[in-house]
Amino acid sequence: MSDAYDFREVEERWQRRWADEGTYQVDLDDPRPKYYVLCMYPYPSGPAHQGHVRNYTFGDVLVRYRTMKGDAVLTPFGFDSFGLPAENAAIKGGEHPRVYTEKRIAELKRSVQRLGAVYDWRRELRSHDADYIKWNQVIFEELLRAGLAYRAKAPVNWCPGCQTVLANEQVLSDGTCERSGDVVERRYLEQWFLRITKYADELLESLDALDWPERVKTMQRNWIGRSEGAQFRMPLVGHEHLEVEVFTTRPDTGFGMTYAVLAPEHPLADVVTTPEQREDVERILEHARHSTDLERLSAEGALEKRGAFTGAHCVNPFSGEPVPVYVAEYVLGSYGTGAIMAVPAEDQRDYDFAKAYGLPIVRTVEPPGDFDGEAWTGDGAHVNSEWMNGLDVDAAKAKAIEWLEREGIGHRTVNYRLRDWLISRQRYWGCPIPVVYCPADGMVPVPAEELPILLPEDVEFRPTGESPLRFHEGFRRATCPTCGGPAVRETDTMDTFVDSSWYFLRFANPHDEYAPVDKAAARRFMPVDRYIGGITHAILHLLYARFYTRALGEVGLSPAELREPFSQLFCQGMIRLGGSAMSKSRGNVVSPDQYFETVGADALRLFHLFIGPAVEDVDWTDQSDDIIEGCSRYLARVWRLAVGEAAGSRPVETDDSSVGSSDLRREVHRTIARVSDDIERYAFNTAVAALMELTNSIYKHRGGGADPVAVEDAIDTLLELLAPFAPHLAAEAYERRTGKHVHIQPWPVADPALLRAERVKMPVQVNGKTRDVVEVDPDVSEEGAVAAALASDRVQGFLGGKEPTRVIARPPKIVNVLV
RNA sequence: GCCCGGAUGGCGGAAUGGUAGACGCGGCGGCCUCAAAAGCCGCUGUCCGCGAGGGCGUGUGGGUUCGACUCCCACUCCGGGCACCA
Repeated sequence: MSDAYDFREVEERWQRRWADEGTYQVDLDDPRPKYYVLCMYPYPSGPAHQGHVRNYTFGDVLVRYRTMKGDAVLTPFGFDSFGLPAENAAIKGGEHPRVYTEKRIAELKRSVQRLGAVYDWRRELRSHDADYIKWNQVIFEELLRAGLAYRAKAPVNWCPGCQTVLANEQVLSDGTCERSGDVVERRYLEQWFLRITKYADELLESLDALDWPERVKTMQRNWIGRSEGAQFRMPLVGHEHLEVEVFTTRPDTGFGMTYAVLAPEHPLADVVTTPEQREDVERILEHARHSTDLERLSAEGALEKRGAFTGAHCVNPFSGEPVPVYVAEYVLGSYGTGAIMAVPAEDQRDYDFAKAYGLPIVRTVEPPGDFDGEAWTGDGAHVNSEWMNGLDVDAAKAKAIEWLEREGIGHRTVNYRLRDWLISRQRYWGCPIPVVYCPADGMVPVPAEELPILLPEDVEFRPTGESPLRFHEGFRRATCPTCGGPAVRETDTMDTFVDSSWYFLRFANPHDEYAPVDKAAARRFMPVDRYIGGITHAILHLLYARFYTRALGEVGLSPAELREPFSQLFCQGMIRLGGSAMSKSRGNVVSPDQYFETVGADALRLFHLFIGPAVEDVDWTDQSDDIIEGCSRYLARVWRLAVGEAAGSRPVETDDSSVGSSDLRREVHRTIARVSDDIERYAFNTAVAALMELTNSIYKHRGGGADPVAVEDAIDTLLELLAPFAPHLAAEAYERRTGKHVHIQPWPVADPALLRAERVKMPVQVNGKTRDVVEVDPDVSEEGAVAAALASDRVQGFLGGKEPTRVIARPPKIVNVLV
């Protein structure tokens, strides 16, 4: 009964027991209310780092808490096991990506288990497993059938370092690859796309109702980038049948259009250019071919708006006047119609360009009198606009659109910044795209019964990073499912974000043999109630997953009514060391393993929970080891209290009259309320603080001769409350004391009657400064509070015999006496 | 440039408009011990004061309020996101 706490032995034993007893396994027919807690499944990069520890500890607290609350908690785990690092390792002369990846998975799994985070391992899934590949391919083919997947030639982002194309989302704002840091090039290639733009509006609008961090929702809104405006056509002077169509958000400024601009990739750019201008224009087109949007729009583009006059004119339909048509890099072929009406007076980019090329500037919106800037984009009365004169911007917009529609040259329209998702990757270690190309039948999907198309194992990795699939004849050579003739297999693989876009649905029944998603199981467990992960996935993964959930519903592969996969999202802060995020690639990791050896998993968990608010970033400092030490000390203190030498044998019930026992009981119930509330709010740091306070208090009461029954009850409740945070120690101590398994006990409920103190300390202020504290009944009346305040000698001293001019009483919180 | 966060002791941090600094780290002191470790107990924002006590104090300047870390306005610094999307 008095032995020291042997965390190594205890942690291992309880981990085995939770697994053996299936404490955290739930099934479809579980009668309890469902609750789905999910941490973003990790890329397996080896043993867990502190970021993982933090993530899984938070998730585990919720899993254990909700389980004690009586829910059937779905707590699955898996591995996002396709991806470039494994392939890069192979290229550098390492192992085959499969061997490499599976070793890293084993390492990560081991440290996750040592942490004592509990998962239903029966549900484990890995993206690179044949089963997952098969369903990934089945989904792809359904999307293809439904027109949600398609193949198109497009200007794409090519990363020379990764030897593959990238999604727009994977290119940083400085035009480099988020993974390799290489400058991304523009290439025109046939690629596979998923039609995410079909859902642009819904993805935008349903953000409002989600319980997600506001900044994540803002980032998604920005990314989708909805803008309302108008589209209209302008005849080209001297070209009978040619028109240029433009998109604008400011149709009201039409009279101020003094020129028009075509994107360099606009099909008309070449057509309308006059022989005299050809050389100038060709230079622009040539330059644009070699740069990405980002290059064109950022760095150099800011200095000079590279452009050229085409020699052509179009007619401004508002004024009826011809205006020159330019080609310029600041207009993108991929947004809107790839052509704009330029209004220098009301658009800064147009203004800069007009200045540089000596083009006229005509105001159509009167800026405020004190405006000393260049282009005015705010509201104001219209001028130089004939039938719009005097109207404000909104009214003029409405009138302009009405006019365009009446004239039959244009209409109201909505544009999005969001583009379709480019999913093909010219790499090996990913899910093969299941189609073949037949000289006779063209592109043909592989029949479902032939899936999965697996990656060949016997491949050679080239130092250039080129996909070995392209050189693997056995893989490339295929038979056309339609005509039976020879065909060539697609060698592109899918973006790994495809894998992570539906794994949470698969978890509902990960071994279903009939469909990628078991709809009945998905109806039971989806949506995810608490999704926990890093802010780094704010746009990419979370947007794709929202899209995929809808797309799967549309093609009948998941419940159609399920639109949003993650009801609540929590983004935990990251761990920094030396100013930057702790990561394996930076080589600044502090491994959790050493702490499993020296202080145990519970102490390390407690550190991450206690160190600060869960949403905030944490700096790993010289002090961190001291704090971990402190957490370990705290746990030892609880252990001694619960099962150590000083722990009393269980006393017989007595009446509840001993000194202080009532105070202790009240404190226990206040702690129950605080801890429960704090867990719901992810305020784990204050929850732990509350447990420490209660622990200190129990020590004091026991030393002060409080009723042993109250003390022992308090200790039991303390262990119940501690169970989600330090699950091993709490389980062991609780079992020794009560013979019961704490993790399947009901979560304690605070008694409202005990939440109110018998007497409360009420500060008394004189002129707003606290001068004394008096004890009052919590239900004290205003008169009673004032009387108690004025009865204070100290208060009287400050009054100096004078009558208060005013007394503000907010019983039992405060009394403020004014003189 | 625009949009979000944030700034509190030596340090991490706590505070529905009501005693600022809970809890912990570090530090100081005491008990225990032959001694140390561990543990237990106490003190620890700052200035003045022997003390009782008092002044000052939540990035800066203003405001609202009986009362402001908290609300409002302006600013400084730090962090993050977006940044020619027409």
